[in-house]
Amino acid sequence: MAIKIFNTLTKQKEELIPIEPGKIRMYLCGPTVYDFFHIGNARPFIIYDIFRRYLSYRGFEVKFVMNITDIDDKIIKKSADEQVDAATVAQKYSDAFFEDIKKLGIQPADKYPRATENIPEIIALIEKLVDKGLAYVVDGDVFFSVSDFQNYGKLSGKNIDQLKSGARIEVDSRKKNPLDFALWKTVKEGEPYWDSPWGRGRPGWHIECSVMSMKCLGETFDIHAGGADLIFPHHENEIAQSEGATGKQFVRYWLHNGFLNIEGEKMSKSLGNFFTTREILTQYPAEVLRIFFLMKHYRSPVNFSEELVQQAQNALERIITTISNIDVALDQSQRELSGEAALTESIDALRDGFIAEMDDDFNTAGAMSKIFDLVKEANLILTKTQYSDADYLALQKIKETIVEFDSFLGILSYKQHQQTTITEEALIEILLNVRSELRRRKIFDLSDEIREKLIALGVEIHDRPDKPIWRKK
RNA sequence: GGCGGCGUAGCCAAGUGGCUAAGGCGGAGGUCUGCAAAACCUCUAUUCAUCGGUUCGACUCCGAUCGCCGCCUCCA
Repeated sequence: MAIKIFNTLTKQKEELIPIEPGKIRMYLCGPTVYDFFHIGNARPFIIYDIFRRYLSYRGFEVKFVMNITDIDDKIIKKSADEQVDAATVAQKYSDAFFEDIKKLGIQPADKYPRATENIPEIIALIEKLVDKGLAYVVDGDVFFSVSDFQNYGKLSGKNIDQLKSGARIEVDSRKKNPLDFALWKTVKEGEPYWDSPWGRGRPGWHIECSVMSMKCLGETFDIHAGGADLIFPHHENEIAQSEGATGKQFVRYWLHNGFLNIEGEKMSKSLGNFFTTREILTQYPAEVLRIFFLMKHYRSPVNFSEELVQQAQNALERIITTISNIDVALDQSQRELSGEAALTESIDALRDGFIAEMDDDFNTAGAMSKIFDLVKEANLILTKTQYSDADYLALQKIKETIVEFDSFLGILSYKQHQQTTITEEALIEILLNVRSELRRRKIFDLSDEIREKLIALGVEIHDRPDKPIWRKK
């Protein structure tokens, strides 16, 4: 079945047809490394990690590239504020970036090109644009001339005249059109610079993405993704630069995720509602953040709050509990299992349903409901006092299905956070054995006291007919 | 002012021109249990912001109104 994705360029869902059959070339706008990234930034990193892995799961060979913008106004500002050079700032926060995405369970991209490592290519592209008459040089600055590029505005649905009338920007009088944007900025006192045909300077924002994406993925590639705020001007400008230079279509499918708000407000430092991902990760495991985003549609805005994350965590624990209950049940099945699994039809239907949801513009929220249905099916079996072979096989099948989907969801590793040391386990076992003996002798006040104290330590006890089981909360 | 999006139960959140409007969280009652916990069962939207229109039929399509938000300036 075909995979459909919503393309910002056409504003509709389209079947995903790769340029090269079986292969997807995908680019995600990565971080500008001037600070720790915040929880709003984490959303695209997480969801596109999931999409990319899902496409692999569906049999595509995916080449996934994410850039590191390591030279830019904000980095320069930070370096001035902190009295260190720009390269040091960039290094510090790009190291932090890699640490954080690793903690988020994000698989490394195939390539992480850096702007500063592609200066010759950037200069070459600008020269090409100048040669073609799409860019002009003023006092060592180079600007892209939007009025000379026919399709300017095709991604964001804006046209040059509308933009002009709505423009609130200070107009640089050297620009031919107020919307013209800088490709190359001439150096200012104390700033890092590179030599160029127009004198010393540095690349403008936007140009590095055009250069690095085309360098790594070709002049036309399949998917370009990022936050909705990048549609204009960043991605619009990338199209202008790239298509202006090559005369070819730059990107087939543009994907944009919705924003993350705090209490319905955009997150910003001035409002004081700014949370870095590393702060959040000290309070919640990555898997909780992943399922939090999974249970919402990627194009919708989401609110972020303690309460909502807690809801997601409780939902995740439901899945984890069932999986570990399945494990306990399967451990008990000493015999060879034979025959047909129970509920085969219903499990297969849920599995197909999950994939159908994912295929429909990555509807993770719809897909997750199928996981919960699988969990429910498992729980229904687990409630029985005795399991048949068919029951065991069904449990096995349900678990395998969820584990398989977890190859891109990345949420089951949550149970690692509940893990205990061997010593802890041994001690808990001793206490439970004592408690079982107390219960056998009907000394319930003492057995309950052991239970209460263990719960206080975060160890939950469930008395089953055969023997008690426990888990760390 | 221009462009775009959203408004579904206490909360979060999918979805569809007509079968019972997914799923999660929370809550209530019950089963199980020595008591619990976990799990299970039942209940928790006659209704999808409001008002009109199109239609045999709309929550889903169209229009208006109200409310919220984003982009148009750095931003995921």
